[in-house]
Amino acid sequence: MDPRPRPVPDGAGRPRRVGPGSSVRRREGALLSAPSLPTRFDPAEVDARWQAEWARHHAFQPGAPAVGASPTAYSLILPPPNVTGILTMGHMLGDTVMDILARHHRMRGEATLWVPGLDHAGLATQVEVRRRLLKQGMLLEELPRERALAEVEKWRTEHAEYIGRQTRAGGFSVDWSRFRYTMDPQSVRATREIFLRLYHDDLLYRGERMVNWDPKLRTAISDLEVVHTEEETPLLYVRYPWADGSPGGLEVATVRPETIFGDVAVAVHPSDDRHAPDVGRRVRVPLTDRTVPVITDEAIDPTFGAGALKVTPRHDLVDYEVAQRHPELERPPDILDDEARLTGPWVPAGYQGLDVATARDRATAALAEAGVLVRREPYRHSVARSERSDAPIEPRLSTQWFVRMQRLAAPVIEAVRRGEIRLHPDRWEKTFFHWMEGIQDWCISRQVFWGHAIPVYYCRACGQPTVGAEPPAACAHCGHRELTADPDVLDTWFTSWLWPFLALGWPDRTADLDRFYPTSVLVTGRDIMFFWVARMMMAGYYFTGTRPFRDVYFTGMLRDEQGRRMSKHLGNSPDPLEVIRTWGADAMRFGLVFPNPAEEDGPFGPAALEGARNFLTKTWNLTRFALAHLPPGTSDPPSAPTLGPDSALENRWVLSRFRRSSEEIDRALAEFAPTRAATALYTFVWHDLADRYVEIAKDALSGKRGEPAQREARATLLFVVERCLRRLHPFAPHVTEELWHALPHTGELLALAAWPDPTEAPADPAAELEMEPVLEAIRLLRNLRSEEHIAPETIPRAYLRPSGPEVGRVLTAQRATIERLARVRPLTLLGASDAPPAGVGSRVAPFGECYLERPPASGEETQALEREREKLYGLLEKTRGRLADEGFRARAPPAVVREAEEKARDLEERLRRIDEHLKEGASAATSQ
RNA sequence: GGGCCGGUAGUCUAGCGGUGAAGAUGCCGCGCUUACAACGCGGAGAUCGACGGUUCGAAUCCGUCCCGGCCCA
Repeated sequence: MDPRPRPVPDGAGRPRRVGPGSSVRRREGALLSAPSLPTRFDPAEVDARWQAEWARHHAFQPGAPAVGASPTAYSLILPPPNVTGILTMGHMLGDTVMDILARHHRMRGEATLWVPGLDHAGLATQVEVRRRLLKQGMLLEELPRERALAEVEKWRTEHAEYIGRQTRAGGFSVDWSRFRYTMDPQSVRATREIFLRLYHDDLLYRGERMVNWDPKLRTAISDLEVVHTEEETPLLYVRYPWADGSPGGLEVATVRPETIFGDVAVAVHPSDDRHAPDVGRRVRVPLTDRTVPVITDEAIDPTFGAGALKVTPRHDLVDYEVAQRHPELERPPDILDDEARLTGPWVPAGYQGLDVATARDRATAALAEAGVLVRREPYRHSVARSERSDAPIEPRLSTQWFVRMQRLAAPVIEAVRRGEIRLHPDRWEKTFFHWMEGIQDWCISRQVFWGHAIPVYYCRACGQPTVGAEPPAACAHCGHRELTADPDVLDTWFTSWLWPFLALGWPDRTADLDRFYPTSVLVTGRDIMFFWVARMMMAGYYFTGTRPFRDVYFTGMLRDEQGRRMSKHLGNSPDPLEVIRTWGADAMRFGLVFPNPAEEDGPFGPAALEGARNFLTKTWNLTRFALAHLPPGTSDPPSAPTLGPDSALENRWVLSRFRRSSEEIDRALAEFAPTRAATALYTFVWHDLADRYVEIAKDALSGKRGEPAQREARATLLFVVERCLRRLHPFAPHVTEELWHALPHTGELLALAAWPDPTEAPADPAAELEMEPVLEAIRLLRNLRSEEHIAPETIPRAYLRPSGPEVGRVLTAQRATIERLARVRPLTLLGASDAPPAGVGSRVAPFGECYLERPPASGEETQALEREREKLYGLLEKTRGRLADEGFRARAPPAVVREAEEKARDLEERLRRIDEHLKEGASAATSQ
């Protein structure tokens, strides 16, 4: 049933890449007998092949067979990317984290479903289409509606196709058969139904309120689509003359002289003594014939400017609120049109049709000319701009549809407080609560043409709205039969906030909803915490009565090599397809979550990719090595070797290390720390398994220690490598799938194989403890070699003097290992009273001392010893200081005190020995 | 203006009361040692942002300040 691994074409179709340093001398596969894996892995071919295999097996549909199947469901929705653009590395980061979670849970036998989709992003996409048409000399607004829609549709098709290719290339385990689009018929139905429901529950209203108006796109946008930046604008001090003609006037500070035509009052703070006598008088608005009253309001900051504020209710939020509190004030007309040009009965002829900037200049000049411009000073303040068009936002009184948010927010705040939904990392809860507790109503109507139509119809007779999923036959208020559909469309997020249940089939009662809702986890960037995450929670609780997901994981923001945040805006994210083509999907994925934590802002670039690729190559070669040492006649999937008291130390050691790293990986994944899991894998595979275990076990593996030792070593190696491939699979699915198939296995896909149980490998603290002096001795002898410039082909004598009998036993037993790895021979164990031979370099370690035969006359070793003495002496001083402190002895836990005492004794002993060596060295040097 | 997060070797991060601060990358030296030069071995490199406090003990807790980043107004 298992098709033998396809022979991988060696460099087929691609010229072999040979680095400048390497040459044809390199012996490709000289060791390996069988037609086997090449020394490097070629992702281009491997990625595509396994993606096709997964698809062929329907591996990512939750119905697919899973090892150890359990009824537990695990589900997540892919945050549907905007058709506006193409995917960035930021998307890949989120997708990678999701895939790690999804594949991990799938391997654990849970019925796992990951639903992909696409978001129409109405306004944002319309802006892009408009821009493209403009380049072709066409104005979107001037096209017939049919034609305009066709242009948008064309855009959507192109981008959907490209985004699909990008997602597939990453190897993400989404279920494409459940793909969903925010404007498909199902979504249309759901969106209308939600609108109706909110309307009937009185959570939706149409009203005249201050909104953020984008004069370039000519639409209202929500608070969240506005970005505030610090900018310099001159602050003008303008004198409003007294209406009764008395000399002087009231000085008003403003950055917006052009809105003077919309003034209805001048306001001062009620407790401001400077202005108290003026309250109730009238002033004349400069450049006009109108007079307005001086009023008081708590909102006025008496320290700003001269303490008096001009009140322009239709064009400033604070002014609007002031006016609301003063019903006696005149209700002014709008002085700006949709494109922010001055207009209306209150605007003088000379200003009609001017844009804001021009009008501002002209008004400033006119004020100066009229002698009422007292002074101007530079002023830095925060200016609101549209996130989409970058146009300065006009606060504007306008009639729009709003969702009342407070009632929706309350249960969500409660739920997060109770821990019913958890945020990861949890520090984001603070930001989350801050926003939720001050939540504002949500403006959901947009004056654009692409999006979900607002299902409201206005009566031509009485003007009242009738709300309905379908166009009503008659007005619900007066029965009139002529109705006009609302020309606006809904904010895209008004569909997106339904996504967790919409994507599973809502409003129909589907099997998927029953089985997979609420979903398990949501992974997204925190930049849409409010736009989307918070609103999804509100929608979940309100419309389905339950949380939409249990956990939320926020990814960090990637930064480019110059440290700038990667963003669509800057265009500094590479195209993921390009990255995948250069490095392979697995290197991209691993590089995104390692070494920088996926949930923190951090750099992403060639350094991370190279590190990831190198690690995968290491894994590749490690597996090749294991393949060359398969236990004879194995065809079964490997199981944990049974070790006995006679088993080799390194076998016991590596299994124990594997056990610990497995536990750490499982813990990290459960705690939503994918990078910690990746780090544990990286460290174990590279350092413990490849660098230490394999090197130590080579003799046994090759049979030099006899058949039983070989059998045990090979079984151990195969077991550990195979389990590492399983554990690495969620992070690097293609290469692990390829390698796993080359090893003995049952089952058709690693993607559907079981996640290993850490307890398969026995924890063996004794083995880990015993291995320590062995590894340390190897390191110190190598260190001496390097220091003494001993040529690689030279095999000098070496001596170890263990600090005690137990260490002595271990070092004796492991003598051959130390000899081979440190390249020394013979290695002699000295007794406690044996003097070291002359002409050796030495090191003092916790386990004892080691000596290496050396060429004569070298000062470097002495230097190293002196450095060591310095360091140990400092430590000893510190430790003695602590021990001398009465408070420490009295209050620290006894175990800590005892530890310190032991340490002091140990340090004294080691320093004594170092001093001895230095003395010997000195006399040896002089005698030479 | 209000709030949040962070400041640890050249760079990026781990550690978040028990005391020789861990790793990745970069750097230096040696090496094609039969899995791997996309590699191996060894090494150097940090007064843990500053000051004050709590504690027997602080990178870790508290306060103030400085510097970055983000969010909200």
